[in-house]
Amino acid sequence: MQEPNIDPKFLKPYDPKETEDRIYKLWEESGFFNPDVCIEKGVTDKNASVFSMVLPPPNVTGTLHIGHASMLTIEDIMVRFARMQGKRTLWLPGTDHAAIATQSKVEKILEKEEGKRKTDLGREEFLKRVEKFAQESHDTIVNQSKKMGASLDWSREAYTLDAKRNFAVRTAFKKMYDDGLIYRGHRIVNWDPKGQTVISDDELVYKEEKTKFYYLKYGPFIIGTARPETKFGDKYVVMHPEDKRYAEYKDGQKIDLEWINGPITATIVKDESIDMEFGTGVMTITPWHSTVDFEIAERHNLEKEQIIDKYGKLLPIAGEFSGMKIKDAREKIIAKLEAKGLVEKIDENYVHNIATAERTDAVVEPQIMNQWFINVNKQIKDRNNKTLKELMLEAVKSGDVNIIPDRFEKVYYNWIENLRDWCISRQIWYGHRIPVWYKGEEIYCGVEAPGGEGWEQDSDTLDTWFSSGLWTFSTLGWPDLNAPDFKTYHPTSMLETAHDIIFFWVARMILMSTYILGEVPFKTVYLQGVVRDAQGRKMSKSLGNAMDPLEVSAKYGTDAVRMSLIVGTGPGNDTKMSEDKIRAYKNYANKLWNITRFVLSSTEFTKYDKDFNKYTERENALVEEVDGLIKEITKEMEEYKFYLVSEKIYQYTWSRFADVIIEQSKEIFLSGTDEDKESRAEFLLSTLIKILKILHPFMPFVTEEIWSLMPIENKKLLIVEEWPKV
RNA sequence: GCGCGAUUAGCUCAGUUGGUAGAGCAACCCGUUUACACCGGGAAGGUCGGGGGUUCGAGUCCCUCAUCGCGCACCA
Repeated sequence: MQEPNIDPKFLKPYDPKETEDRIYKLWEESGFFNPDVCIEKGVTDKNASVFSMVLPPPNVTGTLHIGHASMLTIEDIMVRFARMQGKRTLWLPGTDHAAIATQSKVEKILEKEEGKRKTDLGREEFLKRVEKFAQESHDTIVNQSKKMGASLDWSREAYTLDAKRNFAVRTAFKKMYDDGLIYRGHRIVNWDPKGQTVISDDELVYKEEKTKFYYLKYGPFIIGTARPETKFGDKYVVMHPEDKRYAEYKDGQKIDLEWINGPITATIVKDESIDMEFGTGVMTITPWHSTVDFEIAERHNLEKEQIIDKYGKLLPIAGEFSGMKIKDAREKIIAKLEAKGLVEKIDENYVHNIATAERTDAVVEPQIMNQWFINVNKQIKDRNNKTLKELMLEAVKSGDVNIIPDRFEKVYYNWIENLRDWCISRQIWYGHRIPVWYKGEEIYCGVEAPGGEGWEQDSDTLDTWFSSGLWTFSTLGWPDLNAPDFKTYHPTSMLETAHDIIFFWVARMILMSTYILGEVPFKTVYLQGVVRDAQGRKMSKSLGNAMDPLEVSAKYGTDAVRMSLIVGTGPGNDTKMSEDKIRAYKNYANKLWNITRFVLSSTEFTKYDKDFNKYTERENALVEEVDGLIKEITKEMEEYKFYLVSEKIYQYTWSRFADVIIEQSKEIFLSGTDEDKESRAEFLLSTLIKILKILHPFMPFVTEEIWSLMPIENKKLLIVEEWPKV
């Protein structure tokens, strides 16, 4: 064969480094990430069906990890596929201010680098620091997303804390306030003594802890406790009404007894929530510092007393122990009780779960506080008297929201059943300020500050998930119901995210959208798994096994990283990553490169003719084979089975097209008839084109680069080429 | 306590509606004037966690047990 007259690039292995930035720039300049441009330039029909999706906004707490890379890849595949199918396709980017996460990150840096606390700077100055940090993180994240090849419409980029989103938040808050769904109340909440803020039930992380369990003499009873330091105020002793052992004691009966700091009068309370099997079947309650105790106290209208302050120290009610940290006080209290002969027994090996704060790791102390809540059990007039809980349940039960894989529907229902009112106020500085103002006894809630003198705004900010909950529509122009984007793209088609934020985010979006708009936020939820290392461990900085997506991408090429994140990864299942796997797909990119080189050099005598119809019987059979595969693949793409498609197209190109068909072609081009040669050449060219198109959503860079070197007249960029029809 | 997932080749994992078990990496043999050594050809490797059932036929469906992992609730 003569020296081929093809692009000299093909004489060297495929070089992702040289290619990727250039190709991404080409896409950006084309404007095809923006559906409006696609319509303007005539590659998308104005009335085409819509595919819309918001990017789960990454937290501006640093850089993207491999999990984000996996998210970007899966979503980019969905988007590129939809775009190639001719759909009006919008993928909307943004970042999340992540309130408490970002604030605590900056606090840590401030402490480490300057030895200062946020109070040393003051609210305004500290917020400037946070904003600077957030901006830097944002820039890194955007840059990383582009490196991953994400075809996001950057012209529509949003931030959960920018002015537009803040307006949406205030509007939503006001609506909920007016409907009585948002209320302020003294209720038991999760207090993080380290972060000095309240957190929601979902921000708790339970950890097993081995501790001592004390059996104490409480008058005629033996009570068990792991937390003697909360017992100072215990003046109610509770038992089950049907417990025969304690039948002689009547509800409301008073008993004088000797306790930690002297004689007290205790009151008998009978309550059915008591587990007769546990311990002695008798307990004293501390309503201020225990959710269950609080609920008992509410039922029986009992007094509640605070024992522990906001810093985890004992209050004057503890007498001589006042001012001590609870951990230090515990042993000393027990020593005193022992001296008084009130300790019956100590179990040394008691295991219980302690609640810690997700962000600060501190042991959470339940406290009764005045906070803002969303009532999930109040009937809503405008929504057929349904409650938020019911709305959330119905959205999924009705099939309006379809969760993939469907086993997560059960998890979702289970969460809703156990859902309590959502505490939305936070005592942190970074976030959306609560749009409520006070003047003496007066209270005002509004989208804008009230007129007149002397009004002071609530100092608390909102849980970050409040603004995230609005994300599908706050990004599309809402509260303006006539905003073109809102009308065109909502409800969104797809929400793709990791399964660990199904409650935090997915559920809250359904809550907000069904309540505020009366429609679901998205039609399909695709939940992906966690990315793990080759040993199956969760990737984390502390384990030192975190894989930097940019680092491996620089080493093996982004396309290889993308493929390795997709192949063999079904929805909801965790992904295991190893460099070996990535290397395999780097080789694949190069294989594709060399296939192209062979096809182009051996078909120079012909021209690609998309209407070619003079295939011999042999090529007709091959066309039928490949079209059958494409049919299968297209169906699987529509079912989001990317793990199957990627594997199949890989197998076909390498084992079938390269190893068999190309090998066979050498003989045909050497000694076949002109008819044979033409038929084969057309087959090779047209099939390579099909392969490039199918592969494009998975490996966008190498396919677009090869596409640019193909001898096709009047071609568009591959990103907006049509998906092969069979 | 309630629920979910996993268990397939040495390792990491696929296997869509039940129809002769697949890939990557590793290991073995052969091959470089060949589109590609980031390669090709060949061979090897699995009683699909155990047991039971349904079926003409089960990795796949049902029951049960075991081990590992996860979620939720409780935790006086």
